[in-house]
Amino acid sequence: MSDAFRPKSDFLATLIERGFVHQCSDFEGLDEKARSGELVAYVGFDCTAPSLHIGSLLPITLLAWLQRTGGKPLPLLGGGTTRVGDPSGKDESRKLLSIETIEANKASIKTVFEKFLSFGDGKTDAVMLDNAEWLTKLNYIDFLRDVGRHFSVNRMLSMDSVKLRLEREQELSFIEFNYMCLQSYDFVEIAKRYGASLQMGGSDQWGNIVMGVDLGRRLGTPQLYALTSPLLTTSSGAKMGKTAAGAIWLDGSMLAPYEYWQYWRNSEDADVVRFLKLFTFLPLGEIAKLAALGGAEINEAKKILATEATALLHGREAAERAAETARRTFEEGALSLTLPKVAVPASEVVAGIGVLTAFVKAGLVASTGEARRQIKAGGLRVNDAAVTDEKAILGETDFAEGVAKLSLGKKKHVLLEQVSE
RNA sequence: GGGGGAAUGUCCCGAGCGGCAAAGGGGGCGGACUGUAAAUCCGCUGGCUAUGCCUUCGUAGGUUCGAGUCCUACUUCCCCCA
Repeated sequence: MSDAFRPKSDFLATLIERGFVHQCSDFEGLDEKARSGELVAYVGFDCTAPSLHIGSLLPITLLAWLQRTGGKPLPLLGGGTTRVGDPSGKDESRKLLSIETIEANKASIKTVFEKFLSFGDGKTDAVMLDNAEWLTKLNYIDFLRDVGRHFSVNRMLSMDSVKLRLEREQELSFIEFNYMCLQSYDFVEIAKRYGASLQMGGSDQWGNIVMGVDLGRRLGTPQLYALTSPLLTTSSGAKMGKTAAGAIWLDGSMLAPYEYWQYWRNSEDADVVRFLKLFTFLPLGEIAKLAALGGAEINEAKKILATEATALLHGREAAERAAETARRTFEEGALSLTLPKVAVPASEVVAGIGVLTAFVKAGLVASTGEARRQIKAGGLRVNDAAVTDEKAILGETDFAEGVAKLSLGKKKHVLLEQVSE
């Protein structure tokens, strides 16, 4: 990033201050555009899974800031491009998904954006796009004549995403190679249809985005811009959004708000300030105060991070509830009935459930074998009492108030809830 | 078209004289220490109705008391020659 550059627009000033910017094709030009109040920008999202995960949060937040600073955000679902597969940053070819799967994913992903953006017909209202709309209608010959002639294979071969695969002598199929052409074409198409002049994305998208900027110039669109956010890792270098339990999904039905809250609560010390700037809308002044906290006090900042981040995604109420559940569970050591629950028929309780099975049912362990191992390691507890006998049976006495609290380690708790069938 | 390699525990990388549930990492999980942190140390890291049984080493056959290991065919990937 250029040191001499002083942003005059709220949009760029905010993004830079908060650490969202990795690269930009033209800071001055984009700044000017943003100041004019006519900035329309889009970010593309893959539809490879039924929910986006934390990795997509940064680009979503970019769109949200754009809207808050007077721009018009266009989230784009890659209904068309997902059928092709992006090679960027991947070592191996991605499996092709069926069209039905993509459509289903698309429907389920859409809902996330409504949490962060306000949609409508107004000037700064967000509009949801889907590139299937124009990509699937493309005619191959026309595309080659009109667009294909502007792509230099020499240049594409020199792009990092391609070069890497070639250097490692890994397969790069023709359709993956075409992905970037389609993405470039998207940019131009969206510029024409919706007046977008900026495409944002993660730093791995830089090459693809800049190619779109170029294509726009050749096809005579107004000046286009590229802006990328840094690839996020935790301070210890781990990629964000992956845990053993799986990805940190944004969809509440795939990851409960309480678990989402916990994810942020467990951030490393060194990440807290950075995350507050990126994943909450708290004013920088307030974040600075939290940054001053040292030692164990930083836990307060983590709670605020967790609650604010959760509130953005799942709503204030759910966030407060998660915070309260955590407070009761961790700080009071009390049984909180709002922990994640798994239902068990009363008849099974009366008959007695083996501990091993119970933990598998609760989803805390993957198999009875793992349950056995965890018992040996001292990692399982029922109602806060360590499980020592793998043959133990949970019966009615363990279900005080109809629930039994099962814990794995110190942080993961699930309630088995007795229900009459 | 010809010749030569390679595919290992469904997270990844990677050893593996014919007796192998298979070395070693990384990652992950649990324990100790802490602050629901990091670092460090320790343990675990196929499944099950479990002193036993079942399923794993690209796919399918074969040799053998016994195959990840040997043979054959096939699939995929890589290298060299054309």
